[in-house]
Amino acid sequence: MVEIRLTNTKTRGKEAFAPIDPQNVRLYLCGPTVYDRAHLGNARPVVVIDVLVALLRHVYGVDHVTYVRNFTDVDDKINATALSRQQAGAPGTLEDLIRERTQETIGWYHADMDALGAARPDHEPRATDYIAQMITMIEKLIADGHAYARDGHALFRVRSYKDYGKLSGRSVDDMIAGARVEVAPFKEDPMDFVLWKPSDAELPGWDSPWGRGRPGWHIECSAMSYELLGESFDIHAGGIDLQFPHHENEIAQSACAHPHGDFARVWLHNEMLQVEGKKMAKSLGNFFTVRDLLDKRVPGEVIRFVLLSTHYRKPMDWTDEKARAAEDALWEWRVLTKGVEPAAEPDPRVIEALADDLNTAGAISVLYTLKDDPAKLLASARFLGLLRPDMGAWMTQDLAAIDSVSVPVADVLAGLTQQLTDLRIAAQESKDYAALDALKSALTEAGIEVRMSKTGVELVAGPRVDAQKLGTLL
RNA sequence: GGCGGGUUGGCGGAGAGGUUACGCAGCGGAUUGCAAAUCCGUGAAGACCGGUUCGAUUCCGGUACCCGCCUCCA
Repeated sequence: MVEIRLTNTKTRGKEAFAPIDPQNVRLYLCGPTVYDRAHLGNARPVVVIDVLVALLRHVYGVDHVTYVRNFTDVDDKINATALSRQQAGAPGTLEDLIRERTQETIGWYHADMDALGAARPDHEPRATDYIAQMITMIEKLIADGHAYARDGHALFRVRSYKDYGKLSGRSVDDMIAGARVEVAPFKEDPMDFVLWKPSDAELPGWDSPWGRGRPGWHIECSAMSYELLGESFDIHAGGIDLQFPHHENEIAQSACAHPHGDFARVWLHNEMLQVEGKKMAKSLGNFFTVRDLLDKRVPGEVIRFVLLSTHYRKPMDWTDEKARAAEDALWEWRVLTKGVEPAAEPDPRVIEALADDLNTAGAISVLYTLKDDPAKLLASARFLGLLRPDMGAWMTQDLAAIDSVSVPVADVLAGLTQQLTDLRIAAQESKDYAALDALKSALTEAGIEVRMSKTGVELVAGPRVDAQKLGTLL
């Protein structure tokens, strides 16, 4: 069996992965807070974990992996939208309206992640469907002295969990000294965090032993992972920015509520994304969503390729240049594997690279060496979620535009090939190559690759065909 | 201030204590009316300063610079 090695943030080292139950390998990925379209940074863990899940299914069996990714659908930005809709006269309770708003956002999220070729998880729990379980967990924490109720709030008592700060390498005292902590009169200790907070009439809320209110951030992941994966599971993943406080707080809650469990054994954290060497931020004007890219006709497959071309634990820089290079490689491989049946198994080097702490960049580099074996190339690329039959529509998009002048694409290229052949024969007799060269460079200009050999002329569409320019040559 | 990540050839980007990464671009050749494509060949690196070692780009320490988290942002 392939030995998978993963870098575990908890132990700060690369370790051999040994599932608790090989019949049911369990993984939890922190999903999005569904207040808006997913940005490119949101897509990185999704695509990376998609590959990990494929690897786990390959090693342990398709039916022996459980992948959970949540939707956090309680959030102040969502609340604000719901409230403004209600004030604008929308019917229904606030709880109905946030449900509506988040339903819409989840639809976008699904469409965008689908476009990147990421498989849907086995479970996609929504926080608002697990309010009761969160309340149960909080009650237990209070009963056991790990949390306390105060002024309509429930708070986690950070000092009652001795390992608090271990995951992120912080100490409670240092953090308080850093003074970047919200001071609140109802907190026993400034580091204590909110498990439950009160809602007024303008906020969605649920009945609880502490009054009408809503859960704090963090508790939803603890409650949902417990419900779906149990008190001990294998892998918990997310962006490195979640390491603190989100994951630290999850660990504290879960460890105290279920002291016999291990919670997550392996913690995987992906590094952040940059754009052209800078942090992606609205203030820098370089912020964009996955949908923005798709709308700019950057194929989902190209986005996926770029996201996988940097190791997940390194900062990933999105550049237009990388997208172009990815497009060229994918185009070439798709041409090469057209009509080819994939080999039964991917190249073992691809599996090896992935098994070594998910070295997706290394795996992609193996693909470059498989040009002589298209069947193997296809099987290997598909293992990474590339060259899938359902993701190749982008290749015909540009050519399809020519059909607007009512000429089928194939006929366009056939006609031009004939034209070029005739010109060539004439030129070879007259030794006047001017007209031939003119057509040739016009074709090249339009993104068509012109191949001329002794046996004849062949026109091959490239990744950046300019349909308009080509249209003028008809 | 505390914690963490990064720095590889013109560009992107991996692995490995000593042996070619790989891709793009470049250069030389074959081929071509000229190109393109293809094929063959080829130069080019490891931020800086020390240490360990027979030998380090790879391990250790320090410096510089970049980035992230500590602010419900993956």
